[in-house]
Amino acid sequence: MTFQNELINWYLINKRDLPWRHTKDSYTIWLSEIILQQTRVEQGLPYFNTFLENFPSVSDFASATEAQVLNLWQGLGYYSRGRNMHATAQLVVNNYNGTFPTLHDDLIKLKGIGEYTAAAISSFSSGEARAVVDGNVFRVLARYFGINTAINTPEGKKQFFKLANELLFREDSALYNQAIMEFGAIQCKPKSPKCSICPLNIDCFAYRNNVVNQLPVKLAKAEKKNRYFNYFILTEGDKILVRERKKRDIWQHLYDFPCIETEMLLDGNDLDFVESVKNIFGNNAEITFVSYKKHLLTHQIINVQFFSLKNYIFNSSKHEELNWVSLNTLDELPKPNVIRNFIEENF
DNA sequence: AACTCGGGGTA
DNA sequence: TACCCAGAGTT
Repeated sequence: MTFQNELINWYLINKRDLPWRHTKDSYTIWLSEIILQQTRVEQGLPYFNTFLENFPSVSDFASATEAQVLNLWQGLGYYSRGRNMHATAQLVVNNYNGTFPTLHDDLIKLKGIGEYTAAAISSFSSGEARAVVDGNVFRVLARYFGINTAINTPEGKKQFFKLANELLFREDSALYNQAIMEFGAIQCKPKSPKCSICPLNIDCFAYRNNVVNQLPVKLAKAEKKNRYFNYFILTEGDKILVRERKKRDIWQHLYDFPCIETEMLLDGNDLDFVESVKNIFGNNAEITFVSYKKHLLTHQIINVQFFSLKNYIFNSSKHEELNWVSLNTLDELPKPNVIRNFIEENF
């Protein structure tokens, strides 16, 4: 049997029942595909349901504010996905009369939609013959065909993309694309793949040559950098001082607290640190250490310290990114998880 | 072509 | 701890 037929047979028996597989509506499929970028199905599923419930159509999505969208996106990470979705929803309403595109060449022009997502939406919604190449596909092809070109290089991407499109089962691209991704996700897994019970193991290069755990090849990435965020908790009655993150950095357009970033981990008594705090919050400011948290991201290690501040003097007109909000309002603002957890534990 | 963008599951 | 996840945008 061919590689393609083996995959499809395996899929028809072993597939999970996932809501976005019951529709050909390109808007619904778009929602699922953006949410699932670099995100496990189990993690994205509740977000998919929430978004579909809040925004049943693309015009509902377009009518929302960006803050509403980011609020629903809280905790899912890669927040530019939410912002790009909002912009794309508005563009679809304005330029496509509210009908979400289904063709690859239209989709690829939209914000947040790259080669993978354009192939996925077009094949799932209109049956267009475009092969998806995601992390699952890289792994399945590298192992089965014994390809040791690094997948995170331009040559690797080109080679895998070419092979994927040659292999595509054009009579039903949607079925084949679903099959190869599902196979990678639950059978040909990154760690502990179920090779001994795999229906494709007879012709699998990696299995026959005992190199399953050496494929796919990926070039080492840059070392994680440590960063040190020192947050200050200022309260005034039932108000608290928050900062909107406007710069191009992590958590753009989310909210946290006034912050001094330092080059290393400092304690609240460090002289230079106290000096810079008093420069902003007045000479009488009293700094009290509250808690420390190590927050791990893919490319950074954020060392977060929280300090409470008393006897401060603060001129808000000098800091337009800082604003007093009530605790109720704070609940409704989109925040990174480390901030949300701190509020949960302290307020 | 290299960096940057989160958060969580897995072994 | 290290790796990976239905990748995309920027420089």
